[in-house]
Amino acid sequence: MVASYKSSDREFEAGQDLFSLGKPCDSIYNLTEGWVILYNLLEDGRRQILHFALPGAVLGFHPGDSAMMTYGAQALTDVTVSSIPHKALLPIVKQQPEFGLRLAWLIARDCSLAFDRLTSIGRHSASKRVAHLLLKLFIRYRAQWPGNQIEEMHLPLTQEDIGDATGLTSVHVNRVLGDLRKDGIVKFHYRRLQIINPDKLIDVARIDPQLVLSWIR
Amino acid sequence: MVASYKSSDREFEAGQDLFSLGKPCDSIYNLTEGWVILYNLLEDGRRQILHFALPGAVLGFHPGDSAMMTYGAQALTDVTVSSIPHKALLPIVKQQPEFGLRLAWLIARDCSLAFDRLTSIGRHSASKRVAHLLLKLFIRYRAQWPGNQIEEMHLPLTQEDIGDATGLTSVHVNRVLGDLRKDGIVKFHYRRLQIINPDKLIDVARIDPQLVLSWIR
DNA sequence: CGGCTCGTTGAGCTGCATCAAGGAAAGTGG
DNA sequence: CCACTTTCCTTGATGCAGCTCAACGAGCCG
Repeated sequence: MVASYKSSDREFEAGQDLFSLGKPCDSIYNLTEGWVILYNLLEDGRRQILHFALPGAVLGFHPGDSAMMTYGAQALTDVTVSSIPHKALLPIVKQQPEFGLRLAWLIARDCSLAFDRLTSIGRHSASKRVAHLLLKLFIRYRAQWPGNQIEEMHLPLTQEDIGDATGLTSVHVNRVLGDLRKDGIVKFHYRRLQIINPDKLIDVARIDPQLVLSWIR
Repeated sequence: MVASYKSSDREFEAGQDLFSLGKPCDSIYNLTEGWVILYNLLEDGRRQILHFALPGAVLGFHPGDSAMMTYGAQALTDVTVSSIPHKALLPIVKQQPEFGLRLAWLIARDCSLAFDRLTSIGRHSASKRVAHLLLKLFIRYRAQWPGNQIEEMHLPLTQEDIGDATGLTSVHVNRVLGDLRKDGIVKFHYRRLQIINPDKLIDVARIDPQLVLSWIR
């Protein structure tokens, strides 16, 4: 990605934190392999998952002038990243100005995904939230293998993770998944996601089918 | 901001859209005066407010490769912006590489604020959500006049706006605001916000007081 | 004055949380 | 290979925070 700069590769095991809430982080990471979640913890131990990062994502860019991260990042699967120290960013953009724009673009995309989730959590019912999440993850995952027409995937999440992402309890997620299964829309069992009826899923998720098409191709 | 490039100024009246959901937007805007909300509309007419933009914010940077905006932007007050066509961005960063980084930084900040709101909406009770919103807006507003120790401000929102931002109904927002008033924490009446007891507000909003201090100075 | 928009308050209902208990996979150590 | 543990899933009963529906009040504007 950045020819002129030697970015150093690094690996994390599933469950490890790439960086933690309230701690400094001196590099940005470009995720090359695996799944990472960004999350927030409350004092009472509950959690809100903020974002699912897939290969190609940029992580750890400082959101403020303080070097402290306001959220944590945890590897969902084994993960490989290439890291660039923050100090190297300015030299890099001076040599490769497009890099800065590309960075801004990547972050804007994450921001837009966050906005989507805000709408989902703020205004939709439990089943719509879950359907929306599954559909989006499925589409983003599939986008990595263009042309591949799978409707089954390995989704490295527990029902608790889904709850933490949608603002629900794992108990209620379980019931919603049960309904989706009964209605022949989606099966999710032990980290295996099958889309039985994509059209119905799009309908339940309350997403404009036109929009979905535009994502797919 | 960008000396080499003639950015053109533009004004919008309160209530006008700077850009709309599902339509193209060929420029980015740097907000110089006024309040702007970013929002999403559902088919049934309900709304989710995604972000409150204050002077200094950058708006309209494309979140995807399509030139369509996935959310709308509406002026809450009369607004002035300086606009830069998207086509001019590449030439600008070539001449001023730091510009790209600064852009990324601004967008990352908005993203971080969106993450905050996600946590608030996903995991907190109604009173915490409202308190959190008011506190954040107050702090961000006051940050524009450093050193100023006001605890009263003009907040150009209706209770419906607050509901749309927190994922609540305006009816329930009204009750929550009533409670906050009764408890001597905050008064919000006809677009005038008074913070009566900042410490209690921070407590109700479930925000780490340390963190608040770090925002203030 | 009459027609807005916005705020206020009450009554009743419901979607999701909470609490609780048990089942089924998968991992671990002998 | 089998006990044992841990993690995750499943299901039921009960309660409540916030929604819905409804009506009215209060400022504001033409």
